[in-house]
Amino acid sequence: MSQEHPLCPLLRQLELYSDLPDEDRRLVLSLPYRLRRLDPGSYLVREGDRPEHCTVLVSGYAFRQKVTGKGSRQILALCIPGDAVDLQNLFLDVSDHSVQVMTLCTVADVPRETMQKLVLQRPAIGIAIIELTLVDASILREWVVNIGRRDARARVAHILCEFAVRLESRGLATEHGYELPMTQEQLADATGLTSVHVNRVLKVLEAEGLISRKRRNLHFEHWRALQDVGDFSRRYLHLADDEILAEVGARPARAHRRPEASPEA
Amino acid sequence: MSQEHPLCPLLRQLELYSDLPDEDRRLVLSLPYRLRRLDPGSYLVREGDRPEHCTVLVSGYAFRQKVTGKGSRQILALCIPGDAVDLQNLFLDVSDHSVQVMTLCTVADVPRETMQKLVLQRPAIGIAIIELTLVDASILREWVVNIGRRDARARVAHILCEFAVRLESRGLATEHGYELPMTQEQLADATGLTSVHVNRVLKVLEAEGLISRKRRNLHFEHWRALQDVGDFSRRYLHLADDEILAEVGARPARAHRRPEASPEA
DNA sequence: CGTACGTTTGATCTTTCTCAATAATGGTGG
DNA sequence: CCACCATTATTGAGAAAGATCAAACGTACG
Repeated sequence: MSQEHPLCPLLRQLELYSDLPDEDRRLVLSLPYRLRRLDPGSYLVREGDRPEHCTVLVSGYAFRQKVTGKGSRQILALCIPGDAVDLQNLFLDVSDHSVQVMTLCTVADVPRETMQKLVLQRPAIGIAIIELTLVDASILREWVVNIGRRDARARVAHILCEFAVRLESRGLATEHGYELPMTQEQLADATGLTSVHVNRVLKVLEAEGLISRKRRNLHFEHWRALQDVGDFSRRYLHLADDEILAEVGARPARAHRRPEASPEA
Repeated sequence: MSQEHPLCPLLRQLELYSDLPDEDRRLVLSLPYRLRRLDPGSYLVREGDRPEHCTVLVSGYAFRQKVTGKGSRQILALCIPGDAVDLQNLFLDVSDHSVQVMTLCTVADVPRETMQKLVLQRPAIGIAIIELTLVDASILREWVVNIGRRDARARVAHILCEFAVRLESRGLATEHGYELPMTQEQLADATGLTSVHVNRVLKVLEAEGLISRKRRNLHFEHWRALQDVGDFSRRYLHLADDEILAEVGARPARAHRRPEASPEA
């Protein structure tokens, strides 16, 4: 398999909800970029930064986080390979949160200005970005619900389900299981719990026969039951129903339609 | 005082971060719309709906919410007069949450398709929408932190501060106080607490001399101290530093320092 | 082979929830 | 204007989920 263009994941993301005109597609792939390697634990963006580029996570895992005045950390989102991590900072000047990488990562930096100009010239790309941003917001809303109104067992089950489905949609997992890319402490910071309690909940889920694990490797024994426990429905992820493992250009018909593109280009 | 054009709030929102070309401005104000009145408790959008219009909250208060499988409600955001409530649904087909109005409201419905077409033709409007959406997401992130990592007293203090600042930015409150548009139960559903506990926390804040209240009317006795208790910083709201009561187009330059040299290759 | 990090476990403590009852408050019809 | 009703706010007592503290155990890796 030949090496994929590093901006392919970005294009794929942008086309998740509706195809772009060929010209836009070409322009995205010809964006200037610079590849960078990041060691685990290093920061991609820090709260308060004024980022100069829009970065795409080509490989590896990262998460968004914020730290309270008292020093506790809250994880806000998981970034998985293919995510455009920095759309947040493309149009807002100063970053309101940090992004830290969990594993060795490769990222592609696209100059912010170039990207902004592209959006200003190609409205379809702007719309694609709006869609991605709206989905991010939808996930955040579900996290608020998860942390605000579910007990620990449900919270953990829910987040495990979410990762499963999101990873699966990129071909990085199946409903049978996956390699959890985070520690129990990170899981705790993502669910508003302590690592001790997360550990206990995981054992409960295991004892109930819902999951099994060796090390970080998760196996779902009863996928359906786990979803029930976690009160999980994939609707909020706004994925097409059978987008799982779909190839670019081989996406199923979506109920979504954009108003007929005006006869431009 | 002459009656303002109902879509003025929308235009004001869109121009919060950068001015629009005159032509775009004209197009926004000439969008077709229909005014509607909503009684307290009625829904503007319901989870699962496929909304046909993009609606602007002209007057009154509303909130976004989701209900878990077990029936508890989580409030996700407060909508205040002038908010474009439905950008979320402009480009995603099915709504992932509900919007319920708290008070008697007037809303302006703009047909979804018309709005979509406008965005496709006027990229600057698309960018303005991206900016608004990003700010919403930033607020959601702060809510995740608030609910996930702060104790009850801080949570309540924080949300009181947030409302104060947001209302103030629309001229609906001062730092001295405001009329809280929600019940203690709604406050609880917004903070991931119970109404009983919210009540207790409010009394504590009152006993500490931070706030005073008669009925729903809040008065801040020590605004600075309340912010400290709530670990509140307005940065995440992405408001210009003194945008308070500022006129459109009279925004100051924002100053922000960048932490030391970034770890660039 | 030892150090660092992550996981597991136990014991105890706190915050917050639950349940339940009472008191204000606002609105309504008579 | 008053009696009545439905909300909303307030208060108390007890229960429970989850936090905290502390220690032991694995495992990876230099």
